[in-house]
Amino acid sequence: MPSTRTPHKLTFAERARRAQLVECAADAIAELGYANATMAEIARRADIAKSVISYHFADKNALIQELVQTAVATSEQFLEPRLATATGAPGKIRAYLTGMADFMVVHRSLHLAVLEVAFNALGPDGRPVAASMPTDVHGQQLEEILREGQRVGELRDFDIAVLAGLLRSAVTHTMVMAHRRDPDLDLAAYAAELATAFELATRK
Amino acid sequence: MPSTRTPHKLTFAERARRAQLVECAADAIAELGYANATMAEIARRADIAKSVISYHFADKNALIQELVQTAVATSEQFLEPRLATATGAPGKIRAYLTGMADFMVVHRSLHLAVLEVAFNALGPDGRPVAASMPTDVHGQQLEEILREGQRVGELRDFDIAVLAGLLRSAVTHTMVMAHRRDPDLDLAAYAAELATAFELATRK
Amino acid sequence: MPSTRTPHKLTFAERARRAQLVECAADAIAELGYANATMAEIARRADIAKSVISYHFADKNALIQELVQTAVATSEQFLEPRLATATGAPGKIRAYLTGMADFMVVHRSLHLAVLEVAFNALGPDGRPVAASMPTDVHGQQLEEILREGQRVGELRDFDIAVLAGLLRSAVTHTMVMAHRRDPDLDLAAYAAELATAFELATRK
Amino acid sequence: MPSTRTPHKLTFAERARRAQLVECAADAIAELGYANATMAEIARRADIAKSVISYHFADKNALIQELVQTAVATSEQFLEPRLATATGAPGKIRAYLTGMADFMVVHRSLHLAVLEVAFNALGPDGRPVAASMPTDVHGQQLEEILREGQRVGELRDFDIAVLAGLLRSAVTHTMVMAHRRDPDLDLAAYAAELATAFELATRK
DNA sequence: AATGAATGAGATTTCATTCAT
DNA sequence: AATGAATGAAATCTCATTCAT
Repeated sequence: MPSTRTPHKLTFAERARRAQLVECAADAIAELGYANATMAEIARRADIAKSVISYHFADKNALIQELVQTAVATSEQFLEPRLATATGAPGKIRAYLTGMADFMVVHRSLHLAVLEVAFNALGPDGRPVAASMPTDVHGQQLEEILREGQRVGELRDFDIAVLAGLLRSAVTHTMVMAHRRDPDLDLAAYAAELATAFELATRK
Repeated sequence: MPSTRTPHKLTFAERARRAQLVECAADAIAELGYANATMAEIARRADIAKSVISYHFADKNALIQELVQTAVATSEQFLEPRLATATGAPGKIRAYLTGMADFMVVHRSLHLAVLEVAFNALGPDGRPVAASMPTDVHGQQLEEILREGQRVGELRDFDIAVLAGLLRSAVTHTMVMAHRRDPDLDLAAYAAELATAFELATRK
Repeated sequence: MPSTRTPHKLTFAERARRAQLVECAADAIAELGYANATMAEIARRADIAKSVISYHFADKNALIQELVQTAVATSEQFLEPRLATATGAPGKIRAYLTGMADFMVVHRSLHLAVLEVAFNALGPDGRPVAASMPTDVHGQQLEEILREGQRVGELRDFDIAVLAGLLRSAVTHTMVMAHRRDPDLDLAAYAAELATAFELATRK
Repeated sequence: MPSTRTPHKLTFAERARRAQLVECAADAIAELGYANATMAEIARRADIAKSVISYHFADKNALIQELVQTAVATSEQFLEPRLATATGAPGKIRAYLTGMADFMVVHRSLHLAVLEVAFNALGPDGRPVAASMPTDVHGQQLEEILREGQRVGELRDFDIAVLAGLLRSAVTHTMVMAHRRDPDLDLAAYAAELATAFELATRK
């Protein structure tokens, strides 16, 4: 019995269903916006009854939560090797930007959906979840990169919080918006251009 | 009948009422998030009956639209003298960033509300309004500034769309998020730091 | 705006509507049982849209609560003069039984509904409300009567809690069940027979 | 296929399963109230899948019906020797009250559950089952005892239906409610006090 | 110009029941 | 004999909108 209080180990079929539902939810949210991504719509896309979602997830919040967790885990797995390979702060910054550009192409709905969720979903208090969300997911990692760059003298002496924020925005906002306006946009070139700008803005 | 198809000249009292409603809507949205900013809540803040809103605006969309227009007009009036005074592309970029930082302090709810609207409101087709919105409000103006800067040789040869997009994000996302996380943040200093970064990123 | 957090003074029309809804709820519950007395059914009986109930009552619980309060207040007003008139403990016991028999005839649905509610409605914890309810509404009053009767030597020395409980049961259970089985039952005679039994059971 | 129209002889294992399910149902109902005693909850207590219940019982009603029949049969077996032993109408009345007090302790859930069922369960017509139920289970037996008592001159000339009803209520309502309010209550003493009251109320 | 009352569409969630394995 | 997954009906509640006054 899924969705009970005391969770059990998920079976293979269960994991598959949950993954499918998360994917349909992401598609629906990315395509129609959070407000229009009703359970009915998600169920329609999965070609199942509404109540199947309730069977697998305690409620809508739980589904959204899993969606966000999936996105976080996926993007981390996606970035990790690229950041590990890159050398030097400028290299890592460039890897972050181009890596996330790739991610946005490969996992388009997931990325857009998380963005929508961050702005629209309501927390337990009924207030929007917004800033407290994994928009900031790479925040600490980014700050660490910048700090190390300053320490070893690769980067000039700027306010780390500000530039880290701008880097995050470049991904979750600048690129997203540009991609939304023009889905055929060459994101790789876009990311490269951004990388150059950041290199100039941060180098010693 | 103010809310009919063929608009008439608005009386003074009507304009006052509409302005009040727009303000209450902005406060509600900024404070509670778009989803919680129901007509009932807006009416409660204006201390009037829900139906008064319907009397002055054809529907909720019309109210939101006016809110957005108000924000656009207000920010343009706010920026105009500052941009006119500033000389050179770097100066104008700095004026844009510091000007918008001021704007965010003076017209806090309005600015936050527009951001929420951009992500949450649904267009006439029932689809989210998002990218098609005045997030891009200063888009053309910004691009014009950058283009002129390149023409006269003040700025290096970057992709104008990319940098203009990053500039907009710096305002509508980076600063907003930082301000949300910490309302006591020194926005002027934040904007100055951003301006320096952009100066380095765009200078020849 | 009814059903808001900060309640206002109820207008005449509002009170009338609420009273009508309480009455329809009582009828529905008495006739169909608590489980079948859905908001849709209550609205149907009042010949209004379901949402009108939500307009006047915050939620179903609030409606039920008002129903119970109405029943308590009504039965108290109904009994008060009869108990005041009756002299001596035996007289007051008889007045209680015959009075409540009358009440059951005059306010049939209300009385049955409260009984159903006591057994079926769920408290805030989701547990049934049962014993904690105004089934016991006259409990203290009854015990007071019995105590006084023992003090002045009219009644023998029994356990007050037990006999008071039996008296309450005689009304909320014995008579109710008999009346349910046979709506044409002569309740006055039934109550008189019960009164005699209690007189014999309690006299010195 | 146990739950088909044409019942077959139940195997030992089947009878055991059905008994277990009835017991779990009784526990759930007594503890959580009828409305909260869902099939899922009952299955959880039996540590089996929901569908097992459907396998053994045609539907929920059938399960409840068996629960009631079990209660009736159990209480009859419980009372029979005590009533047979007791001599005279007053003795049998006392035996009924004290016997049922014992029963309530030994078969607590079963007794409470039947009471809940009587008020909450819906008959085949979708109407509550209430009065038509084995609340009245000992009705005829009780009336027979009273009738015989009057015939042989042990009891005064009261309305048999009324006193039998009051006797039943004393068990299914007065004692139950008292026991609910205070589970540590000395039921034997409570029953004895009731027996005395009935002796006085019915003796010649 | 404004109000209170009413509406109806739609969203989430619960639950008994079914079916293939 | 038992299970897990899926179903569909129904219930409560919310919200933008309308209408008579």
